[in-house]
Amino acid sequence: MSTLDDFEVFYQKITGTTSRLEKEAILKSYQNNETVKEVLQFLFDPFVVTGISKRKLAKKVSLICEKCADLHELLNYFRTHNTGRDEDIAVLQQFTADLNETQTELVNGLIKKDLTLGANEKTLNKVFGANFIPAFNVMLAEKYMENTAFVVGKRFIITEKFDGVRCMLIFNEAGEPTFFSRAGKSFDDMVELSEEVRQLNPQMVYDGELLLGVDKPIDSADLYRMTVKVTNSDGIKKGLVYNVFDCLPKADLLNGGSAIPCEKRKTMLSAELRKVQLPHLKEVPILYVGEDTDKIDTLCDEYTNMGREGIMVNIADAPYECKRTKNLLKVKRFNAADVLVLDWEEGSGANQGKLGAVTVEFIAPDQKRYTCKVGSGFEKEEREEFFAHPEKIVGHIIEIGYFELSQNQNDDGYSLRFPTFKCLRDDKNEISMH
DNA sequence: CGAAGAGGTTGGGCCCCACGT
DNA sequence: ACGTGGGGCCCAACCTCTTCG
Repeated sequence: MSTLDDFEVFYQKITGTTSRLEKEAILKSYQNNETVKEVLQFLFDPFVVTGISKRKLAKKVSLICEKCADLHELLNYFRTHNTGRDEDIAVLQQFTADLNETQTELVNGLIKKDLTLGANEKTLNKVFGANFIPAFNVMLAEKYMENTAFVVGKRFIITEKFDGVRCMLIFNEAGEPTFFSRAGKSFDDMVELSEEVRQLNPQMVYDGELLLGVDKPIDSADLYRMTVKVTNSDGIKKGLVYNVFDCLPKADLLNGGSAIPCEKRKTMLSAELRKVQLPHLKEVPILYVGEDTDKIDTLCDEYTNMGREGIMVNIADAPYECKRTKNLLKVKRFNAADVLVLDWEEGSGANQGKLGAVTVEFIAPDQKRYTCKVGSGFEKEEREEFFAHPEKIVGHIIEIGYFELSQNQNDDGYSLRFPTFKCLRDDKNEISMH
């Protein structure tokens, strides 16, 4: 049986049930099948990229190229040829040329890396062992507005929420520092910070936010864009300030978290950072410690009005957990607007044959009209309804939520950051940004 | 029966790469 | 040499379904 046939059988089994426990049992039955496991590692390893997605797949190329003998060979080809050249597209199209429709879809899904099984990294690692798929998880916040009761009667710590790039600092055995993104990719050539952090305890790991250092106050949306520009580009990275808000022993992180209470971790962090006093290494200041929940609203307003993203609430006696948790809450204000729907488009994957997103028109501060897309916030029934009857949304006013107006460096107008659908507003007939 | 966990959609904006002019 | 479009990754928000407690 070929690798592909083998994988197809597996795929039919795993997608043949919606039960997660059954999926786990199916995976378990494949624990000695190295062929299928290798395909799964290709599919789910976030460090494997192929340079091929929907558009490239559809591109017409007519190149003579070598033909991969089997799926194993094809996957290995894309492990090293991953920049999306026409030649690489040809290799894929050549491979699927004599396959039936089902197998073609499977292979395309693998190379696009968007094949869904109803099971991914977490379930695979649960069954095959923690290191089967490399995973990197930092502590993430839930929304305060949906968990206000959780805080009542608890001691908590408030800090500012920085709108930058999340970064975890880890030292290897040799004491060399590496800076990791939230998804586990490394930020390389951080020349200034790499030097400064050598003053820190290499047995600890540090969690914080990178923000470009600036002389004068700057609009926070602009600062965010300037920061991402530096962190996401190749080459020497300078001018970044590491705003550290947490730390824990490296040994704890490797075990999935730290039982040391948040308040104690912050005290340790503060003591250490005050000792070293370095230009690009800053402690995130504590704004309040106590049980007064009124402080959450007043401080959030205060920081929002200063043009900042919002605030964070840490439960004081809570551990460091490598997952999204209510022990860390984010508080930020969203805006609402009534906007005009101009157009719509079909979704993909689970949303195939349903509404994917709508294009809406809104009014910017310059009183001109701009468009952006809104695709989050629709319920399944709404996606089905609007797909079947687009006239029920196109040409209508809808209410949306958004975080802020955004601009790009080409300055070609405005857009909206984090736009989400709220509801139809057939009681209105005008665009309004409230 | 509600909370938690896991999976899978969707957005803007930036950089890098490949390709066409 | 330069512009453009696609993919990948930074920021996410939010919905659906299953299992746990």
